[in-house]
Amino acid sequence: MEDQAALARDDHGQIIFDVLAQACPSRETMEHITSRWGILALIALSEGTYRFNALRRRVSGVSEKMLAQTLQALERDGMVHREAQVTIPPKVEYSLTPLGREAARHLYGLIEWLEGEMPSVMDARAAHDRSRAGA
Amino acid sequence: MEDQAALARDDHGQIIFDVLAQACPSRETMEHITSRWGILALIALSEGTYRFNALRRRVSGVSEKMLAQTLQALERDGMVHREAQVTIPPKVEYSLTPLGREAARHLYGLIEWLEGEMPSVMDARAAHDRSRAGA
DNA sequence: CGGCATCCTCTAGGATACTG
DNA sequence: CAGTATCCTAGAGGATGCCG
Repeated sequence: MEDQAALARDDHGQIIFDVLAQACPSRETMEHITSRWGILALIALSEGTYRFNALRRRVSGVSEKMLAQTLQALERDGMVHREAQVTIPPKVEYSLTPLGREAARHLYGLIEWLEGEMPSVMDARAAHDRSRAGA
Repeated sequence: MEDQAALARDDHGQIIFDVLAQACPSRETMEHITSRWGILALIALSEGTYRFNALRRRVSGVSEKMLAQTLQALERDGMVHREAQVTIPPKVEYSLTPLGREAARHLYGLIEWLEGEMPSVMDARAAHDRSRAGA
């Protein structure tokens, strides 16, 4: 297994080792963008600018609290831009920063691939469940 | 906002809409592979075959329970191949299926990009915290 | 409208002990 | 070694109410 670790470093560089170590600072950001609502917020915002409640309607199933929380984390990480007009009623617009657009692009590729492979996934599940039932 | 949704569909096709809807069957698989331990297990296994405890040591911080649970979900989704020898002591080897290798490749791209952008993220955080403190 | 704050629930996830 | 089963806690996440 030492060989495998060494091989991995040769193939891919240092990155793999970093991520698998727990003190890695990127784990936190990674979890922000790959969290349940983080992914969906980024994908939704890749469509364009949204106001808070419009975004909430777009990302179906998200609660007010979780959306606010998610957006704050993404804003702090520099993925989301928040533009607030202090009027009555208030108007707050959310959009992606260049960094956020890159993140969304990566996530988009993953989703697109997965959607295409879902038939394979469903087949694998059926086969798996069948062999379990048969045993 | 209707225009934005329509625009998104034109640009990217049906996929965005599917994912943002909650009944979407791919959300579940998506969460398996982008979950905290799902990502790390896939990345680790992209290095090669691992036995259970070796994998657990490789993915630092994962508990026995969560690793077993994660691997079962990924196996059922057809991402991970499990090869068990019924000997004493038992020997179980885990590796990626072609599907799993593709998933790992996408995740790897995301991680690699994020690692490279971490300085920007840290800067954004510092700026954000500073403006909050100043206000 | 866009939020905090509060309360409550439920599950992800860790620790421990046991089994084949 | 590779799990399963049990117990328990911490945090995710929803519902509600209030404020600028």
